[in-house]
Amino acid sequence: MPLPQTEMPGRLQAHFAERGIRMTQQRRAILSVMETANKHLDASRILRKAQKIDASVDRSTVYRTLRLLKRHGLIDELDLMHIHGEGHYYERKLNRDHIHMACLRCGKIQEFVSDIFEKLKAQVEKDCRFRIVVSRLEIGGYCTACRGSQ
Amino acid sequence: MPLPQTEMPGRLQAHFAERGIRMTQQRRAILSVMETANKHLDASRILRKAQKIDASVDRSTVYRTLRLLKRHGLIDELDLMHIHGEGHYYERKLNRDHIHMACLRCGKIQEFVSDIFEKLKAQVEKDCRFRIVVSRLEIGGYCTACRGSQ
DNA sequence: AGTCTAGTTGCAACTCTGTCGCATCAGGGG
DNA sequence: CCCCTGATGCGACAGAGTTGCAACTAGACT
Repeated sequence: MPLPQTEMPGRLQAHFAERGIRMTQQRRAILSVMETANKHLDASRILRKAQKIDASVDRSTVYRTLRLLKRHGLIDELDLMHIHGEGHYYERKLNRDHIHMACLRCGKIQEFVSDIFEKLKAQVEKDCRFRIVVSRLEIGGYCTACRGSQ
Repeated sequence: MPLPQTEMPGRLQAHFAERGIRMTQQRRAILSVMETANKHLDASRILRKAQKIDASVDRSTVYRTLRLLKRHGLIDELDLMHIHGEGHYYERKLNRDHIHMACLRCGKIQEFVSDIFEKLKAQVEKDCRFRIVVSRLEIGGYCTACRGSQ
């Protein structure tokens, strides 16, 4: 029975190879989900999507793999202001950090890249003599559409 | 038996009175804990401290009161990069938002106030036409002391 | 290709955080 | 001082995430 290995190697898999991290069926499935995600996924959604690729994937393997990815700085963990429950959301770390804005009314998530954010981080590194590894700016409020009707 | 009502009215209690929110024994205890906290407390620590003032305070009352305070914008909810577990930390909302920096090595939490942060929020409000209600900037990394030995 | 071993997995049980329904209780306006 | 509405304690529950362990497997070395 042929297994679906159609996905291109991808950044995450390449990182794993570079760093000599063992690649497994299950990790391949989870990484592929993370690679191709077009919105913010929580652990249970990642599990469901990964199980469509490899039905044997277990909940705990998802958590273990997410922890691994986080430790290697390959994904960011988000709360999205806990608009939907207490869990976390994950996304591939991209070149530039971005701000997440969550609408408290409609729940929509917007992203925003800003030079001022970069300047702010530079200020923290300099003024506080603090080496930044990961940063997360989340904003809750009302988006353009919901502002009128609020 | 005289109950400990020694604490001064305090900001939070004043806010409750202004807005006509009913004041109870238990809420008085919890508010007093929040008023006098000198570091970030999580729900279970708030419970324990509140029970020292009024032993009848229940876990669910703490959660309900924290939710109430949050809804009224009187406290901020923090994750502190989940350095210690998955729960949340709470602090009185002060005049100015501040950044929280968590050291991934020693766990120390630093705070930082920055004009650039204010400028960044202004930019988001203007450029994204987004009405900010609450914002949270958390940074994980290495503090001055731990940077050397890392 | 075959062997070996350290690293990985599935499973089930568990912890921890937070929520809820409901009967009872009490704050504070009259 | 009474009363009503909202708040509380309690216990049960839900969901997120972790862990111990036996079984399995990726991939390095023959």
